[in-house]
Amino acid sequence: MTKLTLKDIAKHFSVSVSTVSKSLHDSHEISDGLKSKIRKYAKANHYKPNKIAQNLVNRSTKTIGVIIPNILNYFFVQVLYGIEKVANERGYSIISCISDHSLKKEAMTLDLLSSGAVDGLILSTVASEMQTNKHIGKILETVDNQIPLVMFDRVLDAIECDKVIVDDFQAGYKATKYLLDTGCTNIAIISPIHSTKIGRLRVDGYKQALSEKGFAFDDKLITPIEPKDDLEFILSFILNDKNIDGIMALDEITTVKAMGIIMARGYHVPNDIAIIGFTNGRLSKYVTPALTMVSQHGSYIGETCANRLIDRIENISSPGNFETKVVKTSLIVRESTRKLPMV
Amino acid sequence: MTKLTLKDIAKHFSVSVSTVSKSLHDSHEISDGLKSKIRKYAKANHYKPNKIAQNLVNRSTKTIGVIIPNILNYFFVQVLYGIEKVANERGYSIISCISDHSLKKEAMTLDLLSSGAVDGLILSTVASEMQTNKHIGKILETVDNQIPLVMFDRVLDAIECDKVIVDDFQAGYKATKYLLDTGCTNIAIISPIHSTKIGRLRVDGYKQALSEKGFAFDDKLITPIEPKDDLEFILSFILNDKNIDGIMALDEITTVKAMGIIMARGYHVPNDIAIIGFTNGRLSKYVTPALTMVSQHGSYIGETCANRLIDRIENISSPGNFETKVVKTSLIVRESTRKLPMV
DNA sequence: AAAATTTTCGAAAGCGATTTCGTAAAGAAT
DNA sequence: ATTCTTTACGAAATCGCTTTCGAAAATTTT
Repeated sequence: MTKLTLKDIAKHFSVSVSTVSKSLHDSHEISDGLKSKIRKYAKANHYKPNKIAQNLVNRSTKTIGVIIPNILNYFFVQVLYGIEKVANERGYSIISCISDHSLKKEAMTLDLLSSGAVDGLILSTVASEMQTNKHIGKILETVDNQIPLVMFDRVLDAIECDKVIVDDFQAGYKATKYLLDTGCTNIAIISPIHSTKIGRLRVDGYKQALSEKGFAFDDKLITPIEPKDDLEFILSFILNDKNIDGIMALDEITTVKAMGIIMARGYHVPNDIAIIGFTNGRLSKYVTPALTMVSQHGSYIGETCANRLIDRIENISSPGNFETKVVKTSLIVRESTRKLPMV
Repeated sequence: MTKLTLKDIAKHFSVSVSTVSKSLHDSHEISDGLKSKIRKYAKANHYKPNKIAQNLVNRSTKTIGVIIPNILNYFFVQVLYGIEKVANERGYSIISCISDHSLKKEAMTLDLLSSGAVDGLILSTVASEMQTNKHIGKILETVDNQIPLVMFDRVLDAIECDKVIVDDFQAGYKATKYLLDTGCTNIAIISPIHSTKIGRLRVDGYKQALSEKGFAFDDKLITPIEPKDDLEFILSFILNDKNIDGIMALDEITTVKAMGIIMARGYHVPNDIAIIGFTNGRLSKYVTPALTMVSQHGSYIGETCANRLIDRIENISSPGNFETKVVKTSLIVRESTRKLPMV
């Protein structure tokens, strides 16, 4: 059974396709008798207009593309959730693609989506600003000016577009300050994202908090790690070298793992070592002790992205004049840190 | 800057659009000189064929639609991941929609996608087989026969299509048997999905294991819960009433919460009460004690769905002759259950 | 009854691409 | 020099739908 088209219906009633189209749109140009006959027939046979054809004439698809590095990361899932929510409210669908931390795959997806498949794009790029800069620059040039783009979290300064980013400097600052205020004096950072700008900003915030309290910054307290690294080995190194009493880990899973290892070695959390992590997901809340985390408000970020993008698409916001929205983080205090002293 | 089309290029060289199209397809019909001039120009100006127009003539979109109830559920995220993986390998994109446990939203999405926007559909329906049966039946009739459909996990018997489901009976059986084998004699079930077929199958497996060991089935040991319910209150009721020494919770978050409450009441896990949960996500592994869980192999399910669907789309598998693939679960034994006695 | 409107419908253009087919020009064959 | 092939390109149909415009037919107005 092949799909029913306007032409089929037209033939069935020996009328023209325009008559059928108008009837289904309830145009006043068509007599009530014919109109209702046609509509009844269409309904009875489950006629549905071909979206593709409609898109072609309308030059719009009412869908937005989302490209994120990883769907197994809770932060991105939350963002996706937020995007989906407002996209849906405003009549758009989303087509979501995972770049899987691969520059090549991101480029492919970008290429695919920017050719009319979607009305706009939301992107958290996998490209850090290192050697790949020219590469990504070239890639994004294909998107640039062709289709509205909103970047979030992992953004590229070189690209001019709307952006929604996390105040990572302040996040690093707040977390560090909290540890300091609760009595920590030797705070180590474990960073699985050290090559990214985000990672650097958090460390900058850390430095700022340190210097405000008169502590010297010690380079050795920052440990970049790779996915393949043995965290246990690295941690033992850190713990033996200095008398650490606080740890900041820059993603959720690393935080949870680090706490596990630390406790297994006999330290008490938070009394011996306090821990703060980034990305407030499901894990942090249910782990024991529950982790104090920096929440980036992923869902809100997603909503903001989607709203801004759709505004652009529908030309509500004036063209050009790109804005960068900075979303503040919150510190969700739980049990992996000590209490603030009463004033 | 408006998008470059074939017509634009044609005008620029004062040739016809067919010449341009053929040139870009490297047709032998066009002389090398003209061809390379046109191709160079197209590349320099970032020409990209309009996907929508191509889709219209090819009558294919190379994308598949995925509808899941909830993206904040780790199982579905894993499935999505699996789908994305093979879809990508086989040259398809996915457009993912969240029904958010709303029948209405699911129907809307179904309607949207089944009108030519995608080549095939993967669906985990939010409809249980109760009063809504007719409703969903009507909805799915629009999809039925119009577009290839694969259902997974939450499937509908009434719909004829390919399906990938979890062996929930066996899962319930295995989990119960394990608890029994490790010495439990009073096993309670907490079911947030009691109205679904899946929930019932797991309970059936539970009964089977019980009867094989000569235990009587006690209806009161099964407690359905709703999202709005106060788990603590309900649990206290269960714990006081019977001398429970084993608990099975039918989703991950409930399992984690239940364990927290039980431990807070002073019970030792697993010695006083052993716990097994369903859906092996991130939580279960990092919670203390780590939870013994039934893994449904979400990613594998996703891959299977995608492969089957694409086979259908590309007519590799013969039409009709729908298959239901049953995926076995695995019991991931961790610390919330006692060890099996040595033989 | 003639003119002016209104109603009701169809023809056709267009969205941006692909593809079949026809044909003029150039080259090869006799 | 004439016929036969290639070569190289354009015209036009098509995908399914929307929309403008034109024009009969029906109705109302004078």
